[in-house]
Amino acid sequence: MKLDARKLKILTTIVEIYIDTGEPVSSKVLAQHNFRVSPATIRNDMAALFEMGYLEQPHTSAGRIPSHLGYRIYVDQLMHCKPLSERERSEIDALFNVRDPDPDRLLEDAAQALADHTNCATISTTITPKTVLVKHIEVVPAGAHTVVILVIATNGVIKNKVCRVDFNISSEVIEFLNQFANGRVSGKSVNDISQWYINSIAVTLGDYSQMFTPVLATIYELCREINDGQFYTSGSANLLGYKEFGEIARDLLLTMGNRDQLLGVIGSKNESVFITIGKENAQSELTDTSVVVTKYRIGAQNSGAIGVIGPVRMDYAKLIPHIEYFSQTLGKLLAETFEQNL
Amino acid sequence: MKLDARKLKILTTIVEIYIDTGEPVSSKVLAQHNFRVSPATIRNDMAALFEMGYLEQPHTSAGRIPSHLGYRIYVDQLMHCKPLSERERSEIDALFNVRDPDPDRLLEDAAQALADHTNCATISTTITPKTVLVKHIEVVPAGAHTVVILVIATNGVIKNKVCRVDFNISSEVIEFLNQFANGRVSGKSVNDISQWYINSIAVTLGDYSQMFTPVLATIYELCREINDGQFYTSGSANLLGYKEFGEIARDLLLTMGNRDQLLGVIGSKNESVFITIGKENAQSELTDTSVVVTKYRIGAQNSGAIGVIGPVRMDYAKLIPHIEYFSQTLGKLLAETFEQNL
DNA sequence: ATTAGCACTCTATATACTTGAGTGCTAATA
DNA sequence: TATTAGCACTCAAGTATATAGAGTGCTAAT
Repeated sequence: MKLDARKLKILTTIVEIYIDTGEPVSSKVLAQHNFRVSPATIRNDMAALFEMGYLEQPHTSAGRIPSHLGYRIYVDQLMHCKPLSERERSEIDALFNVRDPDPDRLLEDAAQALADHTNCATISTTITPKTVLVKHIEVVPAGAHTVVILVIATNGVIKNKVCRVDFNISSEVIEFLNQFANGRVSGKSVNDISQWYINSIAVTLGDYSQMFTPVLATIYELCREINDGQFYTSGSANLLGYKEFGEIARDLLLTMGNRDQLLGVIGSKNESVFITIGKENAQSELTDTSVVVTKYRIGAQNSGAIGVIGPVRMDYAKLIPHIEYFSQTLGKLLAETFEQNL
Repeated sequence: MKLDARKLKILTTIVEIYIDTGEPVSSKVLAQHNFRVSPATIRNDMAALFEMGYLEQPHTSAGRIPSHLGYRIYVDQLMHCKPLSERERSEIDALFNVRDPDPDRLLEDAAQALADHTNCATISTTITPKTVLVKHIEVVPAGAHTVVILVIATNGVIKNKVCRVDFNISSEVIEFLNQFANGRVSGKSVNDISQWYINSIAVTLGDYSQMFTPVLATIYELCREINDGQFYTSGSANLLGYKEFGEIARDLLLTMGNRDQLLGVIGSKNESVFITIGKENAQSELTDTSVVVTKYRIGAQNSGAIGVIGPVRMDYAKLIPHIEYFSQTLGKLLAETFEQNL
């Protein structure tokens, strides 16, 4: 059995109507969509598409709905992406048009805006490539026995942490710590700042090594955190709006709260837009959802990912241009702010 | 009609059984809970309690459930709080037993842990009293045209922000900015750092005022953010587990995502534990939920609030000691770390 | 004041019946 | 050979009815 043009058009139309209405599509409804043939003919084609596994039937006397495989064909071969309207584009631009973009906040805002635009749940992360370096460390006195340590990385991420110390906080000690920390740690890849490396520089402090241990430990922790990346989710509650999630909504929301699981979802694929549909998902909680992920880039490097989780019946043709534009804008913005300053 | 001892015991028992099972309680079931009287007698009392508005009846041939007023009497007069078990207590202690508590993280962790412990949704905030001062400001060079500004407040909150500038970043300029910022801003209440105040110190810079405007603006923004306080929610998905929320679950989750609305919920009351039950809530979205809020203190000052949102049928007797302990622990911990360093 | 007894009410469940949407197949048609 | 009209068949969803059982409210007896 060959997939002739009409069968493909029928499949396309079924997918699009079903995405729109959520109701099984009947031969009669299809016949009204400028096919020049009768419902009976369409039924024959539908039966063929069913045979081939592209359609499913909720029950004998219902219309047909796309199988996950059907969506796959649609997404890979049949779909025409709907380009963003000028208005949508400028809405997104306006959103990111802030004076001093803070990468953390930007990422969080992006997750939220994308959730609003797509009515799905979103995830955004930074991935920290080996080429992200510690740019600067600053030790700031904050109390009689507390200092705040600030680490700035070349990908624009900035983190601080409080550290309690035993020594007397004189300006000489602070000066020394700043010199020492920047001398030994700045310029290195955040990924290289291992426990082992910290120990190795601690010993060079001789008698003072004990005293400064908490400071070095805090620097280590900050580098780890930067290396582990940021992670935001947004719009989980949107998923409650889809009737297909009635029963499993709770599991889904719990999954959305589980960072480790979601990191697995964002995964390691490298296409510019990576789509997993329903059963294609490895995680059993997500076999009724589709996931669309893009990596965004700062300059030439993969820098992070932004993804959407929603019902299998999601509007791929609209969503994909959206997420691509978000991803591009995000990458461009971060690059503008930070790359020039490396 | 008087509320004699037996009626009170009946009300108490109904509330407790209903909290436990979620099913209307019948006279027969009650009779098995060591009342020495027959179901008929209990029925008479139940009818009286119903007259007085403490009980409701889902339909004629069902048992009784507590009215919101019934819960109120229970909470105010009848309930015996269940003290925390040694195990629960040490679990919570362990959770907060971290080396260098970062107030932000602590608050977030507390919200999450409380959500896990109570199986409800939680909110935690900082309230910034007028007595919170800017303790220290540090301007750190971060690139050819970017500086990072770090503000440390006396309540332990630390915030940083990137700021793009036009001038050449020499060590002299940085030195000057640090001196200037700390001279004019440190020691002031974060609440007093208004747009107006920033303008007033900017003019004292004369010709340089234009140049340093972004820096001052960023300091202003950071102070505003500290003054506005932190805000975390956790465990919204827990609410999906309660059958009474079937229909309205979605609205509820959306409310949980609305910061402004929740700030209203946390409200301004001043008791150590403040409870609103069902219809007592001003917000119409929450008339089927109960809210339990405590303020925690750093030393003598109110410093923030931590609250629980759950079904009206929540286990108040267990929950209240929990939230109190959380609140105390949080306050003590934050006080330990920071008050000594004022 | 308490209680046994009993009629009454209302929900929940099961069963059967009806309707209509939609298919699958067959035989006729172009 | 591809298309189509016609029609029997299937199944979900809605409606009506009967039944069982939980629980109450009331009355009269203790």
